[in-house]
Amino acid sequence: MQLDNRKKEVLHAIVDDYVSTNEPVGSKSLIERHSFNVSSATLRNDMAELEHLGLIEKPHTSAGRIPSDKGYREYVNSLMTIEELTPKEQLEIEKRINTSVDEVTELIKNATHTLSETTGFVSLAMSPRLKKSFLKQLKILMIEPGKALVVMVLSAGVVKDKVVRIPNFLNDEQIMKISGAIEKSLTGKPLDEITLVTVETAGKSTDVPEPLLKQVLYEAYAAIKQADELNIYLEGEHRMLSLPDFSSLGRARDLLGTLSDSGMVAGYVNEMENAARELGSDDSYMIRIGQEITLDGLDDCSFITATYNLTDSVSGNIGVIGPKRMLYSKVISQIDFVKKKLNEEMKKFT
Amino acid sequence: MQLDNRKKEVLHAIVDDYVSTNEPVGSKSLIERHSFNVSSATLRNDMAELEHLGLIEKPHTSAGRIPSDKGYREYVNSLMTIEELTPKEQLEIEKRINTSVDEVTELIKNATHTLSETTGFVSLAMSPRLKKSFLKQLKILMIEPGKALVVMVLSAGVVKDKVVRIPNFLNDEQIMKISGAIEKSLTGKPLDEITLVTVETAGKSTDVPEPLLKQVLYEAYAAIKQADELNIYLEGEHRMLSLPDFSSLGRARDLLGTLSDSGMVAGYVNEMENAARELGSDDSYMIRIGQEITLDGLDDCSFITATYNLTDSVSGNIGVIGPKRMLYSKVISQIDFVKKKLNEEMKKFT
DNA sequence: ATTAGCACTCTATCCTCCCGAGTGCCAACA
DNA sequence: TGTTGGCACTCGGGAGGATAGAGTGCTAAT
Repeated sequence: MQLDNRKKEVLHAIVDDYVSTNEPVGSKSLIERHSFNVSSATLRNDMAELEHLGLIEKPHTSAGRIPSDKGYREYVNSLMTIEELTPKEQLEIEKRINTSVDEVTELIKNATHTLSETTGFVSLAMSPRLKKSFLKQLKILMIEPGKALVVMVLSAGVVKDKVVRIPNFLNDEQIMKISGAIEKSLTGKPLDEITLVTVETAGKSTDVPEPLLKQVLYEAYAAIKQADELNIYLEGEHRMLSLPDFSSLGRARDLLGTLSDSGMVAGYVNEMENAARELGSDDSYMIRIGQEITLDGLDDCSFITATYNLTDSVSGNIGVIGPKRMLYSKVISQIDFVKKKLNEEMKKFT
Repeated sequence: MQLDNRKKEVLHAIVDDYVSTNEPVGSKSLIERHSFNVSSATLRNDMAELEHLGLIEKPHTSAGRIPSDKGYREYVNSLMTIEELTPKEQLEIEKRINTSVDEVTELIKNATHTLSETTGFVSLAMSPRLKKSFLKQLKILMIEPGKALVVMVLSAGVVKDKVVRIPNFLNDEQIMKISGAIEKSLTGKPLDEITLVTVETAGKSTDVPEPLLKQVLYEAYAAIKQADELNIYLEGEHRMLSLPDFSSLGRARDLLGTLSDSGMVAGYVNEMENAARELGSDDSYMIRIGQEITLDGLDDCSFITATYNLTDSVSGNIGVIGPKRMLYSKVISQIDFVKKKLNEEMKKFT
């Protein structure tokens, strides 16, 4: 994007003003609020140019300008400067996240909650992608005839379990044997390398009769597969209703309707993550603005996520969905700080 | 409430019409839609009477009448007749609930989801109240030095677990001893009879040194206490935005704001449950209308819940929050049917 | 390249007017 | 005593119209 300095400043100013006032900004008010050493007529020329480039647009002929998606994009990519949070703000976030919890999941939920409260927007987090973590323990406990609990401890310090159905006449001892065999041969294997065949091979060493054995192995396999399924935590949807950007009931309904399908949102976050990886992006955050988001009803939103790390190979995402008319520099630094604290806390679990 | 037959019919008709049209209903349109064999002037007299009794009210002088909370209450208590669902509707619900799941929790979530979809309102369920269930198994598994997993199997077929911190130098064998001792002496005890003292007494029989022992016992106790904590599942909040009753953004915001605090809603459901028990109510459902609900922002809502039973002594609630302008007879029978199916499915887990 | 000036545009707001559905009340009636 | 037709009155909501004000694009001068 070829923009001379003043045009950059004008775009910057338009975004800033529009974000803070929620009113289309005109050449005159631009002069009033900022110290451009030129006349409003000059700015009008610049603005016409910026409009021509598709960076700003007019809601209607005789109104001021508002940034277009492309304008926000330019702002985010090249114009804004991210400022650190004040010590006070940092403290506030630290206090909320540091509540002692026993499980990583709780920690992530905490962070999500904190993020929604500090930004005032919808926050979300994905559970850690556990495909690359490996099995440290696997135990099958008899619960009652026909029912057992598969407990798995993963390298990332995560514990998963699943109730499974097993043949009625299997006894404690047989289950222990199977459990031991699986654990022995799968310990240390990354989850994404464990297949049904791997599990069945592992079970062969036991003397449990074939058909019974097979069912248990299958259930154990299913439990392992379920362990790396992704969850999403969404919070603060109702906050969107307080924003002037969604004061039209129709927009608000579409937005919350889409957000209510958490599976769909999770899928989209995954897509973003994968796209970023393919591009080899080294940004510490990902951002999608307005129409760039392919989810229904999020045209007026921006979607910002960062990646947290539970271990070197196990990570997840945390971020917010807010109006695209947001204070990007602030929100990004909030997300970034929450992520940083989250990473620090996570070290305690691994 | 002393009402002659025609006045009852008038109130009935007003509620019906208002529910279906969302317009204040006047004497004239009442005559048109129903076969009262009297003139509109007569109905006007009746309506004045009903208003005097506080059963209906006018939004403003020259408008028709709408039912007051008291009017809905009278309608629900004495006027409406609950009709069975059609076989088709029943089938639809059965189909959705019958998806095979391995855990009671999943089943409850399913039912909640179904209820929100069939009613089009917010649905909710409380997790089973497990205070009266008893411990069938308790195992403590070492995860890694300093960390263990307490797994509990309860009489209601529910499995609960919790990661706890334990002293670093405790070894597998010691944990097994403690685990065995607790299990041996607490098996068969209802959760609400287990206290810290009970657990500590149980642990005394082991030869594990005092201070180490004590911490593990405390953590085990905490895990047991956490097992009977209540959860609430809320779903379909966004559906409220599609209802004309919440077309004012302010109302919608207040409503969703309150619903976002699920702990508060859970507390309220508990209150309702306790109140119903104290009254020895034998209704199969509980209902609160408008201002009867003490939660902020629910003035225009009705809250209907039924009680499901996991076992004789373990139960929970399931129900909906909808606009008070709802088809009560229909919604109640939907809840009732979902509850019935839920009870049937639950039998398979116990 | 910048600026002052000007005619033009469009929305948002406020007023006013008026329709119509609905009411309460009264007098007459069975 | 309960029911009815008639009538004057009320009030919200929608339609129409005028106006202010912020903003624009264009032109001609600097």
